[in-house]
Amino acid sequence: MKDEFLKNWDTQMKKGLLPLFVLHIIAEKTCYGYELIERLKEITGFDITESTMYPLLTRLLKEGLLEAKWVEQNTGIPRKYYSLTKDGKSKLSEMKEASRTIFSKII
Amino acid sequence: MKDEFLKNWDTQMKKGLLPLFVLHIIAEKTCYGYELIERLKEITGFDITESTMYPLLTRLLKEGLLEAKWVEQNTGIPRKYYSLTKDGKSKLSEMKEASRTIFSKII
DNA sequence: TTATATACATCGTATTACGATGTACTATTG
DNA sequence: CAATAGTACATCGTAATACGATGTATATAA
Repeated sequence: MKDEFLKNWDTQMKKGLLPLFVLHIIAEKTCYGYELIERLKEITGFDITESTMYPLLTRLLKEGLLEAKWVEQNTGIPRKYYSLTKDGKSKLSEMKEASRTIFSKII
Repeated sequence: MKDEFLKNWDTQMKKGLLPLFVLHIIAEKTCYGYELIERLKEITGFDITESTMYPLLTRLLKEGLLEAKWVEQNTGIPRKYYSLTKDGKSKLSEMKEASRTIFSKII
């Protein structure tokens, strides 16, 4: 028996939190998409699929907050590694600051 | 010169935060819609319009987290006052707890 | 009279998470 | 050897929701 309201609320929360967490994780260490899905799960508990992560990364790339480069593997499929641009770092700071401010109102 | 990315991020953050803040404010004191818009602005800085607030209140009503009653005024238009149901109080607690947990990961 | 504030409400649009689905390579296991 | 699961990328259609625009009605101030 799932609670439909809270389930939906979680989904809506992610719309704001995902970009923040993804930038935060990449800021610590350059990552590729599939890895990000796992690290995000580990760190935040968010269980998102590829159909959420890849469009998000593409968006952040287009916005100029991320840059990517393909890295061939000795074996297996090449990986697309993402890192923060200068603008990405600056935006991440602003987002964290805004989050701190907002959450101090209620928590 | 507005930053389109941060402006859009704010909007997406609201999709999760608004229900939380609205329930939080109503929990402190029974409120009507127009009043909520002002109190929300005061407390959180969120500048939302009627086209955001009224559908949100209708939703929370339908979900059973809020209940409402019309109150006639000596002068002017009647006000629809909202208060938390038992389920609303319980959901609000869960949402605050979830928020604390999530934000502790990053802030 | 006109404008502004109060107080309710709805409609169409844009954004975005998610389920479903697809492609391709590697490793395991029966 | 064949089948399954895991890694790694990607796209499409749908549903949820903030927001601009707009509408109705009353009260007050310029």
